[in-house]
Amino acid sequence: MGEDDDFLRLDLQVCFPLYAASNLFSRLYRPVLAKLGLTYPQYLVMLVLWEQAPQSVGALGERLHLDSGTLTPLLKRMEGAGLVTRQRDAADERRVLIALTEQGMALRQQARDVPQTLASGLSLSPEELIELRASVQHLVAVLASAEATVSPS
Amino acid sequence: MGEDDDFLRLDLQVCFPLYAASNLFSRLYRPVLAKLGLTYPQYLVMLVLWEQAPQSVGALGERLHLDSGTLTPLLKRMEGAGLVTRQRDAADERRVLIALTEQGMALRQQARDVPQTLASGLSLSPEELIELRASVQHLVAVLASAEATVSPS
DNA sequence: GCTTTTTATATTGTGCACAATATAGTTGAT
DNA sequence: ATCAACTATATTGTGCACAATATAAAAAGC
Repeated sequence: MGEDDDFLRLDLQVCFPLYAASNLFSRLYRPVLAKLGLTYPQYLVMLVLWEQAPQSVGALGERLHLDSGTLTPLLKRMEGAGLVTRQRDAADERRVLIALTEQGMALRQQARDVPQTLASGLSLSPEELIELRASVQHLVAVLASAEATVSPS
Repeated sequence: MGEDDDFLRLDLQVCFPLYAASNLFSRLYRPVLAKLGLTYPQYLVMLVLWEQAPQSVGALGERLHLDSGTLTPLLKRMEGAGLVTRQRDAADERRVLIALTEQGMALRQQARDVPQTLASGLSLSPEELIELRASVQHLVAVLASAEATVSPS
Protein backbone atom coordinates (compact mmCIF):
# COMPACT_ATOMS: atom_id res chain seq x y z
CA MET A 1 0.00 0.00 0.00
CA GLY A 2 1.45 3.30 -1.02
CA GLU A 3 4.38 1.83 -2.90
CA ASP A 4 5.63 3.95 -5.73
CA ASP A 5 5.27 1.19 -8.30
CA ASP A 6 1.52 1.43 -8.56
CA PHE A 7 -0.16 3.24 -11.40
CA LEU A 8 -2.40 5.63 -9.51
CA ARG A 9 -0.14 8.67 -9.66
CA LEU A 10 -1.79 11.52 -11.53
CA ASP A 11 1.31 12.16 -13.62
CA LEU A 12 1.22 8.61 -14.96
CA GLN A 13 -2.32 8.89 -16.33
CA VAL A 14 -2.94 9.47 -20.02
CA CYS A 15 -6.56 10.43 -19.43
CA PHE A 16 -5.81 13.35 -17.13
CA PRO A 17 -3.78 15.57 -19.48
CA LEU A 18 -6.43 14.94 -22.15
CA TYR A 19 -9.11 16.03 -19.73
CA ALA A 20 -7.14 19.09 -18.66
CA ALA A 21 -6.21 20.02 -22.24
CA SER A 22 -9.81 19.73 -23.36
CA ASN A 23 -10.98 22.01 -20.54
CA LEU A 24 -8.15 24.48 -21.13
CA PHE A 25 -8.90 24.60 -24.85
CA SER A 26 -12.56 25.31 -24.31
CA ARG A 27 -11.58 28.02 -21.83
CA LEU A 28 -9.22 29.52 -24.39
CA TYR A 29 -11.86 29.41 -27.15
CA ARG A 30 -14.58 30.88 -24.98
CA PRO A 31 -13.85 34.62 -25.32
CA VAL A 32 -13.10 34.26 -29.04
CA LEU A 33 -16.27 32.29 -29.77
CA ALA A 34 -18.39 34.50 -27.55
CA LYS A 35 -17.93 37.24 -30.14
CA LEU A 36 -19.62 34.92 -32.64
CA GLY A 37 -22.36 34.01 -30.17
CA LEU A 38 -21.16 30.41 -29.97
CA THR A 39 -20.09 28.04 -27.22
CA TYR A 40 -17.31 25.61 -27.94
CA PRO A 41 -19.52 22.55 -28.61
CA GLN A 42 -21.78 24.73 -30.77
CA TYR A 43 -18.70 25.79 -32.75
CA LEU A 44 -17.90 22.12 -33.40
CA VAL A 45 -21.45 21.59 -34.67
CA MET A 46 -21.03 24.57 -37.00
CA LEU A 47 -17.75 23.16 -38.32
CA VAL A 48 -19.57 19.95 -39.26
CA LEU A 49 -22.48 21.79 -40.84
CA TRP A 50 -20.21 24.15 -42.78
CA GLU A 51 -18.70 21.05 -44.38
CA GLN A 52 -22.07 19.54 -45.20
CA ALA A 53 -25.68 20.48 -44.54
CA PRO A 54 -28.34 19.45 -43.91
CA GLN A 55 -27.42 16.59 -41.65
CA SER A 56 -29.49 14.47 -39.29
CA VAL A 57 -29.02 14.71 -35.53
CA GLY A 58 -27.64 11.18 -35.56
CA ALA A 59 -25.05 11.98 -38.23
CA LEU A 60 -23.85 14.98 -36.22
CA GLY A 61 -23.65 12.83 -33.13
CA GLU A 62 -21.64 10.16 -34.89
CA ARG A 63 -19.16 12.70 -36.19
CA LEU A 64 -18.76 14.42 -32.82
CA HIS A 65 -19.18 11.32 -30.62
CA LEU A 66 -22.17 12.85 -28.87
CA ASP A 67 -25.69 11.54 -28.33
CA SER A 68 -29.13 13.10 -28.69
CA GLY A 69 -29.32 13.91 -25.00
CA THR A 70 -26.50 16.37 -25.56
CA LEU A 71 -27.32 17.52 -29.07
CA THR A 72 -31.07 18.07 -28.90
CA PRO A 73 -31.05 20.92 -26.36
CA LEU A 74 -27.85 22.35 -27.88
CA LEU A 75 -29.43 22.42 -31.35
CA LYS A 76 -32.59 23.98 -29.96
CA ARG A 77 -30.51 26.81 -28.51
CA MET A 78 -28.80 27.23 -31.87
CA GLU A 79 -32.21 27.27 -33.54
CA GLY A 80 -33.29 29.94 -31.08
CA ALA A 81 -30.18 31.94 -32.00
CA GLY A 82 -31.19 31.77 -35.68
CA LEU A 83 -28.18 29.74 -36.81
CA VAL A 84 -29.89 26.49 -37.82
CA THR A 85 -33.31 25.08 -38.65
CA ARG A 86 -34.69 21.78 -37.39
CA GLN A 87 -37.27 19.90 -39.39
CA ARG A 88 -38.46 16.33 -39.69
CA ASP A 89 -37.23 14.45 -42.71
CA ALA A 90 -40.26 13.91 -44.96
CA ALA A 91 -38.71 10.69 -46.26
CA ASP A 92 -38.19 9.27 -42.76
CA GLU A 93 -40.23 10.93 -40.08
CA ARG A 94 -37.97 9.60 -37.33
CA ARG A 95 -35.13 11.82 -38.46
CA VAL A 96 -34.68 15.52 -37.77
CA LEU A 97 -32.63 17.38 -40.34
CA ILE A 98 -30.45 20.25 -39.19
CA ALA A 99 -29.85 22.89 -41.87
CA LEU A 100 -28.00 26.20 -41.86
CA THR A 101 -29.85 29.51 -42.03
CA GLU A 102 -28.45 32.40 -44.04
CA GLN A 103 -27.12 33.76 -40.78
CA GLY A 104 -25.52 30.41 -39.98
CA MET A 105 -23.80 30.32 -43.36
CA ALA A 106 -22.68 33.92 -43.05
CA LEU A 107 -21.11 33.22 -39.68
CA ARG A 108 -18.49 31.12 -41.44
CA GLN A 109 -16.78 34.26 -42.71
CA GLN A 110 -16.53 35.64 -39.20
CA ALA A 111 -15.15 32.34 -37.93
CA ARG A 112 -12.55 32.10 -40.67
CA ASP A 113 -9.66 33.37 -38.57
CA VAL A 114 -10.52 31.59 -35.34
CA PRO A 115 -8.16 28.60 -35.78
CA GLN A 116 -5.12 30.70 -36.56
CA THR A 117 -5.95 33.26 -33.89
CA LEU A 118 -5.80 30.51 -31.29
CA ALA A 119 -2.86 28.62 -32.77
CA SER A 120 -0.83 31.80 -32.85
CA GLY A 121 -1.10 32.15 -29.08
CA LEU A 122 0.21 28.67 -28.39
CA SER A 123 3.97 28.70 -28.94
CA LEU A 124 3.87 25.29 -30.59
CA SER A 125 5.35 24.73 -34.02
CA PRO A 126 3.06 23.71 -36.88
CA GLU A 127 4.96 20.41 -37.00
CA GLU A 128 4.30 19.76 -33.32
CA LEU A 129 0.62 20.56 -33.80
CA ILE A 130 0.30 18.26 -36.79
CA GLU A 131 2.00 15.38 -35.02
CA LEU A 132 -0.02 15.91 -31.86
CA ARG A 133 -3.23 16.03 -33.87
CA ALA A 134 -2.40 12.77 -35.61
CA SER A 135 -1.57 11.04 -32.31
CA VAL A 136 -4.79 12.12 -30.63
CA GLN A 137 -6.85 11.33 -33.72
CA HIS A 138 -5.43 7.83 -33.58
CA LEU A 139 -6.30 7.62 -29.90
CA VAL A 140 -9.87 8.69 -30.66
CA ALA A 141 -10.15 5.88 -33.19
CA VAL A 142 -8.85 3.39 -30.62
CA LEU A 143 -11.19 4.68 -27.91
CA ALA A 144 -14.17 4.65 -30.26
CA SER A 145 -13.50 1.05 -31.21
CA ALA A 146 -13.03 0.11 -27.55
CA GLU A 147 -16.39 1.73 -26.83
CA ALA A 148 -18.01 -0.31 -29.59
CA THR A 149 -16.42 -3.48 -28.18
CA VAL A 150 -17.60 -2.93 -24.62
CA SER A 151 -21.16 -1.97 -25.54
CA PRO A 152 -21.86 -3.92 -28.71
CA SER A 153 -24.84 -2.85 -30.73
CA MET B 1 -15.88 31.16 -49.43
CA GLY B 2 -15.83 27.42 -49.18
CA GLU B 3 -12.30 27.06 -50.53
CA ASP B 4 -10.47 24.05 -49.28
CA ASP B 5 -7.49 26.03 -48.04
CA ASP B 6 -9.20 27.43 -45.00
CA PHE B 7 -8.67 25.99 -41.56
CA LEU B 8 -12.25 25.35 -40.51
CA ARG B 9 -12.39 21.68 -41.43
CA LEU B 10 -13.04 19.51 -38.38
CA ASP B 11 -10.23 17.11 -39.28
CA LEU B 12 -7.70 19.94 -39.19
CA GLN B 13 -8.51 20.93 -35.63
CA VAL B 14 -6.29 19.87 -32.75
CA CYS B 15 -8.89 20.77 -30.17
CA PHE B 16 -11.58 18.44 -31.48
CA PRO B 17 -9.80 15.09 -31.07
CA LEU B 18 -8.80 16.19 -27.57
CA TYR B 19 -12.41 16.99 -26.80
CA ALA B 20 -13.60 13.69 -28.25
CA ALA B 21 -10.87 11.67 -26.53
CA SER B 22 -11.64 13.27 -23.19
CA ASN B 23 -15.35 12.45 -23.54
CA LEU B 24 -14.63 8.92 -24.75
CA PHE B 25 -12.24 8.32 -21.86
CA SER B 26 -14.73 9.45 -19.28
CA ARG B 27 -17.34 7.22 -20.95
CA LEU B 28 -14.91 4.29 -20.79
CA TYR B 29 -14.07 4.92 -17.14
CA ARG B 30 -17.69 5.37 -16.08
CA PRO B 31 -18.73 1.72 -15.59
CA VAL B 32 -15.40 0.85 -13.92
CA LEU B 33 -15.50 3.79 -11.53
CA ALA B 34 -19.20 3.31 -10.81
CA LYS B 35 -18.23 0.14 -8.93
CA LEU B 36 -16.13 2.35 -6.64
CA GLY B 37 -18.93 4.90 -6.31
CA LEU B 38 -16.91 7.56 -8.15
CA THR B 39 -17.41 9.75 -11.19
CA TYR B 40 -14.43 10.46 -13.38
CA PRO B 41 -13.65 13.95 -11.99
CA GLN B 42 -14.09 12.58 -8.47
CA TYR B 43 -11.57 9.86 -9.33
CA LEU B 44 -9.07 12.52 -10.35
CA VAL B 45 -9.58 14.28 -7.02
CA MET B 46 -8.96 11.00 -5.22
CA LEU B 47 -5.73 10.47 -7.19
CA VAL B 48 -4.48 13.84 -5.98
CA LEU B 49 -5.52 13.19 -2.39
CA TRP B 50 -4.00 9.71 -2.36
CA GLU B 51 -0.69 11.38 -3.22
CA GLN B 52 -1.05 14.00 -0.52
CA ALA B 53 -3.71 14.94 2.00
CA PRO B 54 -5.03 17.14 3.39
CA GLN B 55 -5.03 19.74 0.66
CA SER B 56 -6.88 23.01 0.28
CA VAL B 57 -9.58 23.43 -2.35
CA GLY B 58 -7.33 25.87 -4.16
CA ALA B 59 -4.41 23.44 -4.27
CA LEU B 60 -6.68 20.75 -5.73
CA GLY B 61 -7.96 23.21 -8.29
CA GLU B 62 -4.48 24.25 -9.31
CA ARG B 63 -3.41 20.66 -9.80
CA LEU B 64 -6.53 19.72 -11.79
CA HIS B 65 -7.03 23.09 -13.54
CA LEU B 66 -10.48 23.49 -12.02
CA ASP B 67 -12.02 26.31 -10.00
CA SER B 68 -14.10 26.41 -6.84
CA GLY B 69 -17.35 26.58 -8.80
CA THR B 70 -16.63 23.07 -10.01
CA LEU B 71 -14.87 21.67 -6.96
CA THR B 72 -17.07 22.89 -4.12
CA PRO B 73 -20.22 20.97 -5.07
CA LEU B 74 -18.15 17.97 -6.20
CA LEU B 75 -16.34 17.85 -2.85
CA LYS B 76 -19.61 18.18 -0.98
CA ARG B 77 -20.94 15.14 -2.80
CA MET B 78 -17.75 13.26 -1.92
CA GLU B 79 -18.15 14.36 1.69
CA GLY B 80 -21.73 13.09 1.59
CA ALA B 81 -20.42 9.77 0.27
CA GLY B 82 -18.05 9.53 3.24
CA LEU B 83 -14.83 9.71 1.23
CA VAL B 84 -13.46 13.05 2.41
CA THR B 85 -13.88 15.61 5.17
CA ARG B 86 -14.02 19.37 4.70
CA GLN B 87 -12.94 21.71 7.46
CA ARG B 88 -11.71 25.27 7.72
CA ASP B 89 -8.00 25.70 8.21
CA ALA B 90 -7.51 27.01 11.74
CA ALA B 91 -4.36 28.85 10.62
CA ASP B 92 -6.17 30.62 7.77
CA GLU B 93 -9.92 30.65 8.06
CA ARG B 94 -10.34 31.43 4.38
CA ARG B 95 -9.07 27.99 3.42
CA VAL B 96 -11.00 24.74 3.50
CA LEU B 97 -8.88 21.64 3.95
CA ILE B 98 -9.95 18.43 2.26
CA ALA B 99 -8.81 15.27 4.04
CA LEU B 100 -9.40 11.58 3.39
CA THR B 101 -11.60 9.49 5.66
CA GLU B 102 -10.69 5.89 6.50
CA GLN B 103 -13.11 4.87 3.79
CA GLY B 104 -11.46 7.23 1.33
CA MET B 105 -8.03 5.80 2.08
CA ALA B 106 -9.32 2.24 1.89
CA LEU B 107 -10.78 2.91 -1.56
CA ARG B 108 -7.25 3.17 -2.93
CA GLN B 109 -6.86 -0.59 -2.72
CA GLN B 110 -10.01 -1.12 -4.75
CA ALA B 111 -8.83 1.43 -7.33
CA ARG B 112 -5.40 -0.15 -7.64
CA ASP B 113 -6.15 -2.05 -10.85
CA VAL B 114 -8.22 0.61 -12.59
CA PRO B 115 -5.42 2.06 -14.77
CA GLN B 116 -4.28 -1.30 -16.11
CA THR B 117 -7.84 -2.55 -16.55
CA LEU B 118 -8.50 0.35 -18.88
CA ALA B 119 -5.12 0.36 -20.61
CA SER B 120 -5.48 -3.32 -21.40
CA GLY B 121 -8.62 -2.66 -23.43
CA LEU B 122 -6.97 -0.07 -25.63
CA SER B 123 -4.74 -1.88 -28.10
CA LEU B 124 -2.04 0.75 -27.79
CA SER B 125 1.50 -0.21 -26.93
CA PRO B 126 3.01 1.06 -23.66
CA GLU B 127 5.48 3.05 -25.77
CA GLU B 128 2.67 4.74 -27.68
CA LEU B 129 0.88 5.56 -24.43
CA ILE B 130 4.02 7.02 -22.86
CA GLU B 131 4.78 9.18 -25.88
CA LEU B 132 1.18 10.33 -26.19
CA ARG B 133 1.09 11.19 -22.50
CA ALA B 134 4.26 13.25 -22.79
CA SER B 135 2.94 15.13 -25.83
CA VAL B 136 -0.37 16.00 -24.20
CA GLN B 137 1.30 16.91 -20.91
CA HIS B 138 3.45 19.34 -22.87
CA LEU B 139 0.35 20.76 -24.54
CA VAL B 140 -1.28 21.24 -21.13
CA ALA B 141 1.74 23.23 -19.99
CA VAL B 142 1.53 25.38 -23.12
CA LEU B 143 -2.21 25.92 -22.72
CA ALA B 144 -1.88 26.73 -19.03
CA SER B 145 0.78 29.35 -19.77
CA ALA B 146 -1.35 30.78 -22.59
CA GLU B 147 -4.22 31.04 -20.12
CA ALA B 148 -2.00 32.87 -17.68
CA THR B 149 -0.89 35.24 -20.44
CA VAL B 150 -4.40 36.11 -21.57
CA SER B 151 -5.78 36.64 -18.08
CA PRO B 152 -2.80 37.86 -16.08
CA SER B 153 -3.08 37.72 -12.32
C1' DG C 1 -52.31 -7.03 -42.59
C1' DC C 2 -50.51 -7.36 -38.00
C1' DT C 3 -47.28 -7.95 -34.40
C1' DT C 4 -42.35 -7.78 -33.06
C1' DT C 5 -38.19 -5.65 -33.37
C1' DT C 6 -35.36 -2.10 -34.50
C1' DT C 7 -34.19 2.72 -35.31
C1' DA C 8 -34.12 7.90 -34.47
C1' DT C 9 -34.97 11.46 -31.63
C1' DA C 10 -36.76 13.52 -27.32
C1' DT C 11 -37.21 13.81 -22.26
C1' DT C 12 -35.70 13.57 -17.46
C1' DG C 13 -32.49 13.70 -13.88
C1' DT C 14 -27.62 13.94 -12.16
C1' DG C 15 -23.13 15.74 -12.29
C1' DC C 16 -19.75 18.50 -14.03
C1' DA C 17 -17.45 23.25 -15.95
C1' DC C 18 -17.26 27.92 -15.68
C1' DA C 19 -18.38 33.09 -15.66
C1' DA C 20 -19.96 36.42 -12.59
C1' DT C 21 -20.68 37.66 -8.22
C1' DA C 22 -20.79 37.49 -3.10
C1' DT C 23 -18.75 36.87 1.36
C1' DA C 24 -15.58 36.34 4.75
C1' DG C 25 -10.96 36.45 6.17
C1' DT C 26 -6.12 38.34 5.78
C1' DT C 27 -2.52 41.56 4.67
C1' DG C 28 -0.48 46.01 4.06
C1' DA C 29 0.01 50.89 4.06
C1' DT C 30 -0.41 54.39 6.56
C1' DA D 1 -5.62 50.77 15.01
C1' DT D 2 -7.95 51.51 10.55
C1' DC D 3 -9.21 50.99 6.11
C1' DA D 4 -8.21 49.65 1.44
C1' DA D 5 -6.58 45.94 -1.37
C1' DC D 6 -6.21 41.27 -1.83
C1' DT D 7 -7.15 36.21 -1.26
C1' DA D 8 -9.88 31.83 -0.71
C1' DT D 9 -14.00 29.75 -1.02
C1' DA D 10 -19.03 29.73 -1.85
C1' DT D 11 -23.19 30.80 -4.60
C1' DT D 12 -25.95 31.41 -8.75
C1' DG D 13 -27.14 30.70 -13.34
C1' DT D 14 -26.18 28.70 -18.00
C1' DG D 15 -24.71 25.12 -20.89
C1' DC D 16 -22.95 20.82 -21.75
C1' DA D 17 -22.49 15.26 -21.21
C1' DC D 18 -24.68 11.18 -20.50
C1' DA D 19 -27.54 7.21 -18.51
C1' DA D 20 -32.11 5.74 -18.46
C1' DT D 21 -36.31 5.99 -20.30
C1' DA D 22 -40.10 7.30 -23.48
C1' DT D 23 -42.20 7.90 -27.92
C1' DA D 24 -42.99 7.43 -32.50
C1' DA D 25 -41.87 5.75 -36.97
C1' DA D 26 -40.03 2.26 -39.95
C1' DA D 27 -38.66 -2.57 -41.09
C1' DA D 28 -39.01 -7.44 -40.65
C1' DG D 29 -41.24 -11.74 -39.84
C1' DC D 30 -45.07 -14.34 -40.11
